[in-house]
Amino acid sequence: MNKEDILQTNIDPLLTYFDKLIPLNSEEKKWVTDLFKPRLYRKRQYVLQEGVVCNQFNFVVRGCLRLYKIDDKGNTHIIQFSAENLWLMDIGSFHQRNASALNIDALEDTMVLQISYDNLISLYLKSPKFDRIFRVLIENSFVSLQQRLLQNISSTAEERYLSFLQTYSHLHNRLPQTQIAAFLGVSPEFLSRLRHKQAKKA
Amino acid sequence: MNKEDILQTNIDPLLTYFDKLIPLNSEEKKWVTDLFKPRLYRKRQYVLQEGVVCNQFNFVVRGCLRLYKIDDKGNTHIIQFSAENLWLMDIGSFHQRNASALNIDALEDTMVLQISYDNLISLYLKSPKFDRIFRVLIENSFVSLQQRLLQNISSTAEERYLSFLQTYSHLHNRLPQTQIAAFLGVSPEFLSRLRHKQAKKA
DNA sequence: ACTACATCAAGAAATAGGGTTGATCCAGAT
DNA sequence: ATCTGGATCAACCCTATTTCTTGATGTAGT
Repeated sequence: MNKEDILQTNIDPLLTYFDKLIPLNSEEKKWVTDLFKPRLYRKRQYVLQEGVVCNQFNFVVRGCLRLYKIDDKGNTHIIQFSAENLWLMDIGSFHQRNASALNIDALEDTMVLQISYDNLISLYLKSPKFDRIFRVLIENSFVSLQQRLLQNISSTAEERYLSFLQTYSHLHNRLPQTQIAAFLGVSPEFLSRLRHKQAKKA
Repeated sequence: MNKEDILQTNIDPLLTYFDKLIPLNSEEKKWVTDLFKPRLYRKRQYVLQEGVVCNQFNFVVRGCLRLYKIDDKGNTHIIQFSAENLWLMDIGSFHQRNASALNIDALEDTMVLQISYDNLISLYLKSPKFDRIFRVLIENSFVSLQQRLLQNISSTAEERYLSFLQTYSHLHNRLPQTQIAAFLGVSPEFLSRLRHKQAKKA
């Protein structure tokens, strides 16, 4: 994909996404078009850095972001990946307006459509339909998160890996295994050995 | 140079730079130390993106930045490189507070000391010495720019390349030729051929 | 003592970035 | 009309970086 393509990104994927949840009229579409701004993040670029307030609600049009925490020992723990048509932000920091303890950065060159806190509030004021849309959207994310938590507390690394393969089969071929390891919560070496074991089985 | 080293950068190069223009007293040095913030940009990371207001005046401590415009056809035209002890910003956007049409990004991992618009204004108010320093600094940049323009309108690509070699001999071994080509305004292939020709001559 | 992991070091393999070359084309100057 | 100063496209090569694997060794909990 060349730079032109990535810069020409329009708002369509987002409108389509909303339309699938709740159909929008043309006025509402115009508001969305005006208030969401496209932005390109390059691979490794920070979208949100620990210590600052998360001020943007991000919709990924193309590419892939990760939300993660760096612990005291310097290890990275990935909370969430977001690729095409998914959302990503630190929702706590965003709504409580306090400094985030999390980081977001780009694993690939990534085009997002982002809306600022103030503009999102103004969107809610324009029509309650957006309250509903964003409620549903957050509910969906919540469900995924809950499943992931359940996986994590109840499964061995191997089981978590197999589950990841099912749930994120599209990302599996796309992300470096170091990132998948940081998502599963194992060392890259151990993931490599799990894969080796799986390959022998098949 | 590893990440730790680059993060330990202190304010000295900037104070030295100012001192050479106009000696600063210790109070003034303290202001500078307080108002300029170090920041690391990783290779390929944006420092300024088209469409946003340039809000930082950047002094490069280590690394190299480029200021460039992407035209309608998607071609990149490099206006300026800035390596150690040079400044870079979109000065029009910075002072008029309007959206920039230009981009700045890092060609190497780059440590800058940057001062925000508001803080620069407050620095000017603290002492007129800073007005003078920044006047001189801009004048110097202006002269370079004028020379470059003159080169551009009056010379063939080969002449521009030779002139680049003289003026930026330190950057010549450091930057990819694609970047030099974008600076000279020729295709990378053509630059490659120019170099081939030069090599045969010598 | 066995399982389920971590850590460190060394290499191998894969990919991306950068450079060169040939072929072909085109616009303006002569 | 053709020569010069370029552009564009495709193919290929080289090298550096990133990613993956493997072996050796260690450790906490059952």
